[in-house]
Amino acid sequence: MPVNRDDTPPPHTSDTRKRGRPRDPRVHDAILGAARDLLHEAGPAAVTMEAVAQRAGVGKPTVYRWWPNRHAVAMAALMDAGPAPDRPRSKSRHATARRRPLDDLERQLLVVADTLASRTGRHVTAMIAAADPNTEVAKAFRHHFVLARRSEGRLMLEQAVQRGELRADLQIDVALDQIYGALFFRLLLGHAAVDGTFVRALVAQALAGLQAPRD
Amino acid sequence: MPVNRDDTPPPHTSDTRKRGRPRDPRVHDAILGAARDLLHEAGPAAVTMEAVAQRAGVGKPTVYRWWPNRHAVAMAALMDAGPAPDRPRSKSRHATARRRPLDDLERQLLVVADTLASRTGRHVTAMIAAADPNTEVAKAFRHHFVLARRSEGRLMLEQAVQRGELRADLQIDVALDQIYGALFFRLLLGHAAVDGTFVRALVAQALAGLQAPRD
Amino acid sequence: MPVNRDDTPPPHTSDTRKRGRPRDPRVHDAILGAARDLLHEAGPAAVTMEAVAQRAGVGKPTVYRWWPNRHAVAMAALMDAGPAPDRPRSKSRHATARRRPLDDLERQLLVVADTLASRTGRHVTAMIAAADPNTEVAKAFRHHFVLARRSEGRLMLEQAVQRGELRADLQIDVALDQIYGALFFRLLLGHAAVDGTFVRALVAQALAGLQAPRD
Amino acid sequence: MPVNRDDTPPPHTSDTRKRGRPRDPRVHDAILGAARDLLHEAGPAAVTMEAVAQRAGVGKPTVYRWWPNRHAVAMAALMDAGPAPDRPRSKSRHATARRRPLDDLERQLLVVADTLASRTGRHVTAMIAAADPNTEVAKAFRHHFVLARRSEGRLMLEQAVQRGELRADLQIDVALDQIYGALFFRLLLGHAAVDGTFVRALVAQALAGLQAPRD
DNA sequence: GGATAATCGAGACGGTACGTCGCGTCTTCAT
DNA sequence: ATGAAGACGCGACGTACCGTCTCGATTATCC
Repeated sequence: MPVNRDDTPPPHTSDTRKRGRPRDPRVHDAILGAARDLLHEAGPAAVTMEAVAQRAGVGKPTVYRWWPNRHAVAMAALMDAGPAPDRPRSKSRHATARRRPLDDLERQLLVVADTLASRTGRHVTAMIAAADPNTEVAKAFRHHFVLARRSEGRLMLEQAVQRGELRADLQIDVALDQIYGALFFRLLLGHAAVDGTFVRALVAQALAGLQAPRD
Repeated sequence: MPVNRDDTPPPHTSDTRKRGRPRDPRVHDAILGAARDLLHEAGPAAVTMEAVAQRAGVGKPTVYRWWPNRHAVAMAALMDAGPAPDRPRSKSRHATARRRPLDDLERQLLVVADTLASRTGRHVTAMIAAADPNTEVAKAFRHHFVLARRSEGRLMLEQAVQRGELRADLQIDVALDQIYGALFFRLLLGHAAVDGTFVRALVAQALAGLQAPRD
Repeated sequence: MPVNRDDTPPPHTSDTRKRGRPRDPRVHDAILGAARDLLHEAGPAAVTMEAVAQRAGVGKPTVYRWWPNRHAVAMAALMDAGPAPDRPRSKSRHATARRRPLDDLERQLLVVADTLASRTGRHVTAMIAAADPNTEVAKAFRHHFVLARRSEGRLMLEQAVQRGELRADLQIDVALDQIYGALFFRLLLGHAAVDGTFVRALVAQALAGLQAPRD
Repeated sequence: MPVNRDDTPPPHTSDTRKRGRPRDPRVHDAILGAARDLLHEAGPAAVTMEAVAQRAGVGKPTVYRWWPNRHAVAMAALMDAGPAPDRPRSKSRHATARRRPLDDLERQLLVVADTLASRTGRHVTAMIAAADPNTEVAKAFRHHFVLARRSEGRLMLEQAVQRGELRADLQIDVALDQIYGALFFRLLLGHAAVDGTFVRALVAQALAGLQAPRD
């Protein structure tokens, strides 16, 4: 399930095209496959260029031709592997008497939590935190795994505001960070579980606010 | 401003105590000093055992005698360097007409945000992510820089609940992650600023809740 | 004056041959050259992998790629440096009224003695003693510097026996050790000089025997 | 069976004598014992100061107080262990019809060969060849294990000359090296066995000479 | 009998070298 | 032109011993 084969690394593919041996597409896959395997067999530290190349049955320079360094390969492998939490096609949108606000957001969060709580999830957060934040790959990676989800969330919040379910003066960016940040925080610090119970409590409490009701 | 010299690295302190040449405290300081310097001159990647040893004017094995690897040294250096956001002694604020609930929490968060937004802050998060999370040093580090602040926050929340400012059925752990997590999230993803405005909006919105008022 | 470039280090020459970048012969030479220099500037103890690598302008791993340890490098350097006492081509001495038996052996011994009495000679014996005697390199080394000479000697003795100059029931191996051993013994124990006088006396006395003539 | 406890290391024992704690004789023995054990458990390379000290239950400085380095300790251990080939008390000297000349020398050589052919023997030769030849310890060691035997041999040769068994113009030093050197040579190079057969052939052939009898 | 002094166990310390791993570049041959 | 193979310079890793040092604890003799 490769995500975007064409734009991933378009380095020299510029103009002339078609001279000499055409590149072998299987090479690309073999490399990412090897990286992926190494990743969840022994963690991000094991994704060395040397190991990847050998495992993929590929020369080191070939790997370097397409990715600039180990981080890039690992990230590409992760992004290639699964297209992030599968976008929750909110089918329940149809007609039901709407239960709670942000019902859809909660559903998305459950999926995200599930993904991130896996072994792969640990790797994702670790790599986000460890990589040089200014790299293109890093940006793409962050966007792919987190900010894209957050953008979907923004949409949901905006709609909910329009529906009058959320307060009109809502600071959406802050709200999003309240919610998605809580997930990440637990994941990174590891001080508590990231599960369904937590997600539901999180949404509920964010909605209701901490403050005591004024009765 | 060393924090707690006694418990920093209690490595082989087993039983007999006081046999052989006592360790030279200047060595300890020189090592951490060198690590600290390297850290904010060139980032965590520059905290090499070799560089640390040379800069501290110390043999490599001496460094290894007290810390198991580069991560541990870097973490110790950071922990030793600054005592984390100085605990805001908010007790003197007693009698004034109390303004908003969680006023004290907000003040603490401002300090934390300030610390973490600095260059050092980036290092802290990067190191949390990079180190093996199950190590003792890593646990100590996480606790020192994050969880300790979170614990202080828990105290404030509990008091606020008792004062009736916050709802009685509050899920404190969730609330804490909502707030501290948001800070970390921005820091890690870098999609928006971590400043006073953000902190104030965060506390306010967490308190009030996202939901539209019912009236 | 490299002796035999081909067989010097035949390490992984297994099967496929000729894949990948061929090794740079200059590297090989630079390493042995550096080792040789270090050797007779400061003795065998100075032939450190680190020093060799640095002096050769080469990475340490490159040295290890071709030789397993410091002994091997030093030995290779020595073997590469001088082709051992140049084999005395004694064939041209054919028709002259032959003087004494073992005249040719004596000539060879003089050269050997000369070589071994030099600084290099001390190194040779020291290295023979220091290296693990079962290693391939060690065997090659011993053969190159000592046993090869002894083999040449064996040839001479056999011919002398055939010419009737030496007793027919001669135990050649014992005889060889009597002679070459005496050289080495002096070299190793250092209790007396290893010079021309000694060599001549040695050959003469071995020939004549210690026993008082019977007549 | 310690050899010479008193003169082994008389370092500061100069004048004042007897102030402070007297040295513990058991320490001395423990150190040499440990060294000896290490030596024939794992060879000379295993006789490190650290290992010796620990095994002897002794502080490193204590070892250094009495011996300057690892070589010295190893040699001392070896010399302390056995007093070299027990001097063959030539009891057969009495009245028997004298068999062969150098009968007594042969007997001594058999003992020497036996000793040196053992594992310990290998160590002895290796250490002789490896040690810095100019050191006092090295000289003592060489003398103890080899030159002392050679001196005994000289005595026998001189007596044999006087008895008219050996030629009057014998170059005794050369003769000695012919014989003892052959032993050492085999030991060091390892190209042939050092056993009784060899020793007997050696003595016989040295006596008779290589030369064909003039009929 | 208390001062003095050397010995001893322990182990910290500055070093040097070890042998290994991975990086990212380069060179060669085969396709 | 691509790709597999792998040599290469480099830098850091973590370990083993070196030989020196500084401790506290003994264990004697000397005053």
